Amino acid sequence: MTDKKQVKDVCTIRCTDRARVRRAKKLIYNEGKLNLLTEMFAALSDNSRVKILLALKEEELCVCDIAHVLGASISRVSHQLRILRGLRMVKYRNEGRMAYYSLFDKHIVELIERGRRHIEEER
Amino acid sequence: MTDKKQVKDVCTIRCTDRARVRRAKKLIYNEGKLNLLTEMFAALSDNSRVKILLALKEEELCVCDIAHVLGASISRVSHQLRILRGLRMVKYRNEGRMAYYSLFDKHIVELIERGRRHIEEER
DNA sequence: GATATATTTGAACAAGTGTTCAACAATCAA
DNA sequence: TTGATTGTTGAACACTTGTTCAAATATATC
Repeated sequence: MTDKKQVKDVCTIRCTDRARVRRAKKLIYNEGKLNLLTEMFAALSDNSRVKILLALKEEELCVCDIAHVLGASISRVSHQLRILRGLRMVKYRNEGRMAYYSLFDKHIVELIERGRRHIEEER
Repeated sequence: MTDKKQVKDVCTIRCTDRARVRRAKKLIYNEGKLNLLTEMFAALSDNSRVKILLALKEEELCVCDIAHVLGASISRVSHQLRILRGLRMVKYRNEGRMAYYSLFDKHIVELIERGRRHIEEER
């Protein structure tokens, strides 16, 4: 992805409405905020992860119970939990050799439900 | 020995709180709804695509203007638009050899902004 | 101590994604 | 007609992602 080619490409385009382009540019978030945002959406782009978050909506669950809910292997669930942990979407507490996971906060599930409503209204 | 490990499947897990698992299962959407939902989130998991949607928030843009806004090649933008079109997030009209794209509806940008607020509140 | 249980982790692999480049179709203009 | 412009598409490629299996860690039990 060389800058040179991109610049050359973009700059030879003539059909531009410059004022419109300027206005549109203002609507776009900066790269840092955009990265955080798309990472969050990426976490929600996998069925297993959304299932985990939904399953945790009302009460905490241990890893093996999450596996039961999803019908998935422990290892698979643990890998997904790692990602959700990294994005601070879930937290956990240890009790003996068990790990009990719960939602980091309620907002993520609200976002999921917001998305669901959008889909249901549309089709 | 080998058998035991291989059957270390969901069914051999013993730590289950069955009632909890049952309650959690009820919270999970069916696979079809889940697929639609995660496809939508997947579309929002790429910086370029989110930029395109944000850029279209207030007025339509032709492909080359979108390319200008993003600083990306026409081809790249066109490929991304194809995905957004497939998910009915954008629509377009032809005028001569130009293609003017606009949002399919306002809801998607609202969802993006909802996500942004969530991130901003958190950190 | 040894052994079973609960979870995490790393490596390997297949499948999926985004970008680039080149070719293409369609429209416009001379 | 010819040639330029706008946009779309397909193939190739590198990169990323999710899953599985095996090994490792950590705690409980005997």
